[in-house]
Amino acid sequence: MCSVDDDAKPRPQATQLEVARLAGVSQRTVSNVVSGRGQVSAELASRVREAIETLGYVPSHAARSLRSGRSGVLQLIVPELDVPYFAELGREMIKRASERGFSVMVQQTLGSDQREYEALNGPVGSFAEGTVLSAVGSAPAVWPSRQTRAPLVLIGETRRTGVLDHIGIDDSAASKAATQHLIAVGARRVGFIGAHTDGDLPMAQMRTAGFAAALREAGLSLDPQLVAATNAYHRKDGEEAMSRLLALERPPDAVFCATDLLALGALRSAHELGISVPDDLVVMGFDGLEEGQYSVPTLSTVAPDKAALAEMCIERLLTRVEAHRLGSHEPAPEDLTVPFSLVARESTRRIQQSA
Amino acid sequence: MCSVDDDAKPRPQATQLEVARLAGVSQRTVSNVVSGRGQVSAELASRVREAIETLGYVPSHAARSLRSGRSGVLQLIVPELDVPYFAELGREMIKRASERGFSVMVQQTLGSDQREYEALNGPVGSFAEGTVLSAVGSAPAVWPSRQTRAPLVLIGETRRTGVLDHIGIDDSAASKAATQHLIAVGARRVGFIGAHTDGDLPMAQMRTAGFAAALREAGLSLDPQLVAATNAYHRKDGEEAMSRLLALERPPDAVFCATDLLALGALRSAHELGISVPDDLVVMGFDGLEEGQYSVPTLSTVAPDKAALAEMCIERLLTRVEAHRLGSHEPAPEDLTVPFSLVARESTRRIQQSA
DNA sequence: TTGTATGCGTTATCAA
DNA sequence: TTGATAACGCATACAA
Repeated sequence: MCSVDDDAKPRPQATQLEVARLAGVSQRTVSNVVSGRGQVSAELASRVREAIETLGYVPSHAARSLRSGRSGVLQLIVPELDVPYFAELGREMIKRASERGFSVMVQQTLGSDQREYEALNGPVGSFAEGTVLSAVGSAPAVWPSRQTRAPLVLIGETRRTGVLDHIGIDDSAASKAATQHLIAVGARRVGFIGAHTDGDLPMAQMRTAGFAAALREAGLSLDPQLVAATNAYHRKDGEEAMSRLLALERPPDAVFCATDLLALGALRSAHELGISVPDDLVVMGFDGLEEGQYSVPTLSTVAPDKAALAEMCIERLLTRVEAHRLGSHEPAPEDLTVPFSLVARESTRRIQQSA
Repeated sequence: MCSVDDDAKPRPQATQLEVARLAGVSQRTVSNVVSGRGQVSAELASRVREAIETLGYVPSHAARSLRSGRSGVLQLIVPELDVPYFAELGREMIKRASERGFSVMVQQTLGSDQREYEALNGPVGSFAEGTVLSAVGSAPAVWPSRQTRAPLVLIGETRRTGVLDHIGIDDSAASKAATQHLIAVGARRVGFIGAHTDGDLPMAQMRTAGFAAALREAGLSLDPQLVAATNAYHRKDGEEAMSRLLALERPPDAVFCATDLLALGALRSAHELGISVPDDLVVMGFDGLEEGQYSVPTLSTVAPDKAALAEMCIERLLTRVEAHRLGSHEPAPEDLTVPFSLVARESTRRIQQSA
């Protein structure tokens, strides 16, 4: 009658109370052993550990975080995870977070303001102890009643709000440096890929501005025909934009692309049209993707220090989380700048000046 | 005396009880309104909603999941998020999961068995209602006391366990098809990049096996010199391996790479050594990365249907989660196969047979 | 050093 | 329809 019911419903996770009973101690003691906080005699501790083992006890994350107010979870919100820039960033963020004992929920907005809003203000958003947001737009969705919520750090090319932490590189300066590099290698007719079709994408604005500034300072004219707008910032968009530029009566001798992905698409387009990079045309990207080290030709780029960015984000966020938690005074919002480097590769090898 | 203390500690999140008081109803009613479950008169409902609004109430995820046993969180464990294959997969998974009301925690093992174990068996692992694991090794770390835990779906080239769901493509068949394609375009001396240095990486074994089978069936010999082992599967590894193959006295006229990343590195290496792909050498990858559509030359590849894979994973996982939750009988573990397609691009344009 | 008791914010059972 | 009330599993103030 008493068969081994190996197919019984698995009993729900063991609790501290059950462990306590098995070990013949109070639940309090089990809690102490598990969290390693209070003092427990070696004797009892080992009995408890044994009971934990046999019962396969695992602490309930939900109960723990309800009780303690800490979830050990951070939230990372990005537009698209498969855009290499965000994937590389995600890697670093998760790595840093886990080093400090946090797990990371990754949310994808896919360009939707509503999804961004929900991720930020929904239950899981407040479950997270802090959020790193790579905002798409001008981030007005962020605003509502942010004060009372968990800490938030903005990254990327969001307009600075003055009331939220923001960490990123100096986009205008970086774009300017990139453009100056193009000019330095001999470009005279410099184009730009990645102005935004709809106008007010901060990232596009800042990069366009840096580009324009460099031309102005070099005394070069900015031919509006050479500024190609795109809807998005993927390889495909770069490819299309480049083919448009190369179809012009007077095509550019250099192109600065707002992202590496655009540049990679542009390289492909040039190749298909029989234009040699860098001999006929030099090309520069922005993002420092690993992919650009292996393209043919390899891609010159502006490389934000992503590791430093991730490090600073997590650092800043956790500082704020700690303050938030203790109820102590949180630091004033800051605008932190991450260094970038200009990486010159094959795609911008010096243009031979024709006599 | 009674100054506006706009710098007071933000009161901790409002609770249902506070909302109830403000609306002059019981907390139960608030709960009903929030969850949309029980019946509430329109009158009260709107009063409650107003109170929620003014108080900025957001449900406590922790309390909710403690009480209900549901967290609404899925876990995705991958080796490295910045490997495009996993990034693309991650994108699809998160998309599918969020369509079904779940958020996704992304864990990175960075190749460490221990991290894999911890993600799986730690508190956050059991907090998640289900896990999708792309295991690195033979996944023995997975095993301990898995029975009582949350549902788990294995993806990728793990050895089938017979007791866990596994979803993936038929790796051997896919590799065989790829190799056959190389032979079909005229290859006679076919090499392989991506055998694993340490031997027993299931993915490497299966792909090597498919490769070998194709050669055997075609009556071609497999020159062991042409099988290049790598430690990892990144562009760099492919580049190094290819340069070794090309340094051989009798280099291959075709190379099948175990991943697209290896292949992309290999393309780069060939370019640097002045070997033309596909004229001197045809190259085939595996993964169907978007990057391969833009490389020079574009990369032929075996493309698993990642969208279908993600869809099936989430589908299967949620079915199991539901069963697990209801305590009903869970379906028997299955081995589900996702279709793949062979994508022929420039890197395998037909080899001109020399007389 | 260990045990007892309370409450975190919900949901859900039971009455009203 | 709505209101009290009891868990969910854990951490901690307090007592022993």
